[in-house]
Amino acid sequence: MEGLPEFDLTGFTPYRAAVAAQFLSERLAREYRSRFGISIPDWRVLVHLAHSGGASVRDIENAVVMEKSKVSRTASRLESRGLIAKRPQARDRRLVHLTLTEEGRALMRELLPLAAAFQAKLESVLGADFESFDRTLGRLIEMQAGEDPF
Amino acid sequence: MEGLPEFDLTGFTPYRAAVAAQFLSERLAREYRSRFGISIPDWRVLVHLAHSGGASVRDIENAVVMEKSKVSRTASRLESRGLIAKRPQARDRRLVHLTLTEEGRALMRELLPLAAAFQAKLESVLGADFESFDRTLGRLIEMQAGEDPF
DNA sequence: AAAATTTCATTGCATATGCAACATTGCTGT
DNA sequence: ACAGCAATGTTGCATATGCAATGAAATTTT
Repeated sequence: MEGLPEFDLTGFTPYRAAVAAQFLSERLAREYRSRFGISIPDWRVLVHLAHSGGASVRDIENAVVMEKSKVSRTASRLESRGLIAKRPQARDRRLVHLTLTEEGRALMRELLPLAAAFQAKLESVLGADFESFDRTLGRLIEMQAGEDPF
Repeated sequence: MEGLPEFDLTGFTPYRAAVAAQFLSERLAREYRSRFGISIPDWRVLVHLAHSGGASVRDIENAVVMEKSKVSRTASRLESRGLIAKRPQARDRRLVHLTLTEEGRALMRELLPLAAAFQAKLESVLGADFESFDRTLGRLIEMQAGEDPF
């Protein structure tokens, strides 16, 4: 009647990774969404700007793994909220240079310690497993960019 | 001028997990999207039905971590494609019993081996890291349901 | 230097998503 | 048995998303 191979989604690594990642993201996003009205795309763009000091849409697309249209719209939203500034660039006028405003920096001075604390807590909870977990994540991320064994 | 804490998204575990999970999902989804027109929500519902033999929307919502409206719409789509059947239940007429059609089972006889091969390949590529990686995923998944240390 | 090609960012559009209503049915307690 | 409450699935609606097309500017080719 059945004739189907036995297969349990619960043990399937892509599924497990998706659920685990969703848990981590949502757990964190809950904080900065409810307290600061910041979504995950917002967060990624803001962090990259905090880290780099300034970047183009394309830079961010490459750095934080987001579609360029998503970056573009996120940037517009953040600009209209006064958190970042968009400035056409003199040298190459196709580029739009994005930077945090002072208000944006003030926000990040609150957000970044929160994220650092989350990371520390996570590492402490995972304990001995963390190092290997993190290393494996790194291997998977590299596969995305470089050679893909599948 | 800056006065911002140093923070690199690239080393942030929630971000890394999201990118790694996205890679795995997309890598796999590429196959069954292009070859069978199946999305990830489709896939999750189909797998659960293949595994359980039949389930309600609520069952699936709980089993595969999807919003019930998403499950509902996915089920409608799959029904209109002839891959699953929706049947009101006699005992509790709020429930809708979902099962694979013969066509759906035929599809799963192709898809499931493909997924099993992907899993095997992944385990082989990750080698010694796999066990610890999988265990850590399990710990994170449990946190979602049970006690949350954050 | 003109034309063709490439790069960058934005926008239009169709679809997907999450959340909150909603209608229906079942269950609980009195 | 009946009123109130809970559970189930669907739908409406506002927003988010991905992809392709576009416009504008730079680069490369001839």
